[in-house]
Amino acid sequence: MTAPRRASATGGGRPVRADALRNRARVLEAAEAVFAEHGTTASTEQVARRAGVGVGTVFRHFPTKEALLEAVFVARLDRLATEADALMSAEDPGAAFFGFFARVVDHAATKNALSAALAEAGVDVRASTAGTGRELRRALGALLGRAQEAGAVRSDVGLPEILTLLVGASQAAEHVGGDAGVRARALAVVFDGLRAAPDPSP
Amino acid sequence: MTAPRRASATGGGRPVRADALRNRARVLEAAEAVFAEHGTTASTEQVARRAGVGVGTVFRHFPTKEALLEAVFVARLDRLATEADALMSAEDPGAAFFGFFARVVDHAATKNALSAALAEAGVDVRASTAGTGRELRRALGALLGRAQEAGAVRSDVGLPEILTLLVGASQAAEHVGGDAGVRARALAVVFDGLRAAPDPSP
DNA sequence: AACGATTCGGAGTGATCACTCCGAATCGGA
DNA sequence: TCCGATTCGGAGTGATCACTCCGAATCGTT
Repeated sequence: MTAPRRASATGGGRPVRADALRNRARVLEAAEAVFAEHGTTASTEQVARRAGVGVGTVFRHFPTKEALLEAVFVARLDRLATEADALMSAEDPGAAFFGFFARVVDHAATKNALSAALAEAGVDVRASTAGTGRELRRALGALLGRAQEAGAVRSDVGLPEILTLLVGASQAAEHVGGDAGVRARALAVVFDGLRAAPDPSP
Repeated sequence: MTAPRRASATGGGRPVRADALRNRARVLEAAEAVFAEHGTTASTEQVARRAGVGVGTVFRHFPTKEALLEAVFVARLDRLATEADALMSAEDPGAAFFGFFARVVDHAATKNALSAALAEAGVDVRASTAGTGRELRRALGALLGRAQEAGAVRSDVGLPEILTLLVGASQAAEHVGGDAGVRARALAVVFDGLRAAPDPSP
């Protein structure tokens, strides 16, 4: 899930130096902070400065800005997936599901690149199995299933619909952002829709 | 709503040349097409080429790329406002409101910069009165009010919440995009939430 | 301690972009 | 038709960005 201890998959690779590992972690942390604060258009040099490192070091570990962005996205989504997994043992499946949903949206309102990461994860839904955010989709799907079994969420929506709603809510929170009250009321509308009976009128 | 016939507000300005007016319109049209196709990161030169015009001409009419973007946004939002106004005379206020909402989202799924324009319009909600998208907010508010009077939309949501939902739905449609069925079902959830009773359980 | 391998740092490179400037082309009133 | 005013066109400018390259610094092993 984190950094490789040996370079090649052949097994006979050389051990990675300690400073290299440390710097890789620093760069990743700095990249998360910088992209959260200034958006994905922030320059690689900004990331390097924040990490206390030269640009060459950044590109050594992440050969492309796109690769760096993807690493940041994966880290965030995996962290969210871990949170979702922790909620699987909660008493109230409905509260667990809706609470997680709301938490993601709240985070998106303050962290700049989160909705982009979610969007990328959402895109992969249509494509196929693998790709960024697979863990999050699995964990969210489990939360959803449990909530549906408990009757807290209507049974005629699937994971793709939930992901679309989550991406939309997160992006709205990130770009409209400002008023937390408005955001909460808009989210309540979506939640009511998710609790509603499977469509009374065509 | 469109181009000024005279340059200054003093009233004694000189008339604008015909070719200047024609080129301004061409540039705006080209900008709309290019930004819809390639997003707001498309270069000014691309716009100029599409308009069959030099870059100098683009900058003559829109002194900044931001100004050009804003002009495109205003044009789109005003067009949407006109559509909304036309729906004010529809028989079924609920169908008019939901139909307009769905139409905006559908457009956002194919046109690239629309959700950005909507987001900018939504941002102004918190700020104050004037700004981009004022007309759209007025028209959408009227549609909403009529739908609420008819009992088609719950009475405890206001225009800010509706705008937030519209921005979120549009951005989700633009960025997740792909599957129209998923999009329709996710939108149906939001609509059910808007029809729901004003919150049965806290 | 000493040495070879690995990693670091950051000036340098080439590409791109928004924007400027001015001679050439065009317009429209006389 | 003629002429002054206005607009056009697009090469040029400066800034910024992703990415490269290589001498210097650091690591880990013997």
